[in-house]
Amino acid sequence: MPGRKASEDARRLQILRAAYYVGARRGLAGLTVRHVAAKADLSTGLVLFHFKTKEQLLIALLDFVLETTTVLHLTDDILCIASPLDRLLALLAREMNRLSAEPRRIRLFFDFWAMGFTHAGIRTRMQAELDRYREAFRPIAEQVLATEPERFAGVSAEGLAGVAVGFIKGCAVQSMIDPRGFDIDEFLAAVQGLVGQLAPSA
Amino acid sequence: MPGRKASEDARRLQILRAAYYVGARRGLAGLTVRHVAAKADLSTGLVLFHFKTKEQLLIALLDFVLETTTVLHLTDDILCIASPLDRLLALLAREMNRLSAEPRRIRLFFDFWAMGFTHAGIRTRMQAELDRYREAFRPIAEQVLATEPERFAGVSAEGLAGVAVGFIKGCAVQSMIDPRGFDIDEFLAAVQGLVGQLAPSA
DNA sequence: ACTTCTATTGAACGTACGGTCAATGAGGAG
DNA sequence: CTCCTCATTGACCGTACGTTCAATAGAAGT
Repeated sequence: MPGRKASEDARRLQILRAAYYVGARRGLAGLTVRHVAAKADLSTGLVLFHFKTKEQLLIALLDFVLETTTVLHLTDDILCIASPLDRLLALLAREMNRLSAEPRRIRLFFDFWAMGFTHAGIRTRMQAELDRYREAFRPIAEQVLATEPERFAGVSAEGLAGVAVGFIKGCAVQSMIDPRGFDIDEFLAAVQGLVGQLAPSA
Repeated sequence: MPGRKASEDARRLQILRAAYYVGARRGLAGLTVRHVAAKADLSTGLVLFHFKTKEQLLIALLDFVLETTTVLHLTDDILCIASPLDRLLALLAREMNRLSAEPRRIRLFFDFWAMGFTHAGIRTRMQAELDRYREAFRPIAEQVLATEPERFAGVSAEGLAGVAVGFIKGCAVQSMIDPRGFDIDEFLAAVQGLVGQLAPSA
């Protein structure tokens, strides 16, 4: 029945949550205005009243996913690790565990990422997000470089941070397609073996 | 005009090539039977005459992409590298360069991979392909483990191979969304710094 | 109480899709 | 030459989609 109202923000959030549910369940290919409206118990017209276009709904959903994804945060238990290299490893471990714990969100993330190949607006936002994520790794990367400059000759902090992000994304790629066959602990043990315990603290 | 005929294999290949073109250009979301038919200069009915269903066309296209993707091949210039660890690094370097050289194919690969989240048949095929790729890395991984067993305690050859594959995929993820900001050489230099020149040959 | 405003509805429109099928004509077999 | 096979066509069907819009009813102001 028309006339029932709700605050703009509340409605948008309600719709975005429904869109998130539909997108996580059926993928972006199965995300239609009708499905979102049905999941939110609203009419199809209302969805397009608040988000003028499906494209704008998609972009709003992407922003919603990126905003509500826990940003890389340096907790005390990681900051108190003496060796920068071990600190980087601990950070890698926590991020991998975090990603594996939210498979639906990561699935949506990669779905958007694939859509970014075609859709310029989405691609730009994904680029910005990956840049942001890489920048969050930079402080620790700089500390690693400062500790062992001769070992990383010619490597910038951005480059090292990029490698760390690449590790994590690669881990996500594999855990997403084969969740059961992917053992985080063994993955980390192999990484640790590759990196080696060269920390000067030893 | 009806009646014009061609061999079954030739037509299928012609259609698959058109499908590859359309998929690489517009993404799987924009790959329609009509577009494929138009690109192949055929009627829409003929496409569905040779591939009974769009789904079967998609699966055939996936197999086509996977088959025509150069399988990991161990060339002499890599096999003659003395240190197994350096050999693994060289292999990583070559694979990253290869992937960066074929962005359209990798884009399609990841598009299929994202579709695998929803589509069981595609997911199974992608899993098999990733397994195959990982297995190709196993011989070198075993050599690395045999050379420095104490360094990789608790790590299996599969696990180490998985890290290598994950690394490459992560590299692809980043280079795909930001081709210009991704410097392979610096990436590899950082990896080499992390891995270190611990080879016993030194 | 009355008007104004606007969030909300559901039907409707045009489009594009996957899939079907009767008609057709080239090519090989007899 | 004739006939039969079947690859090929293009119109056609039903469906689902994104989007539009006149109608409606609750909230708010006077």
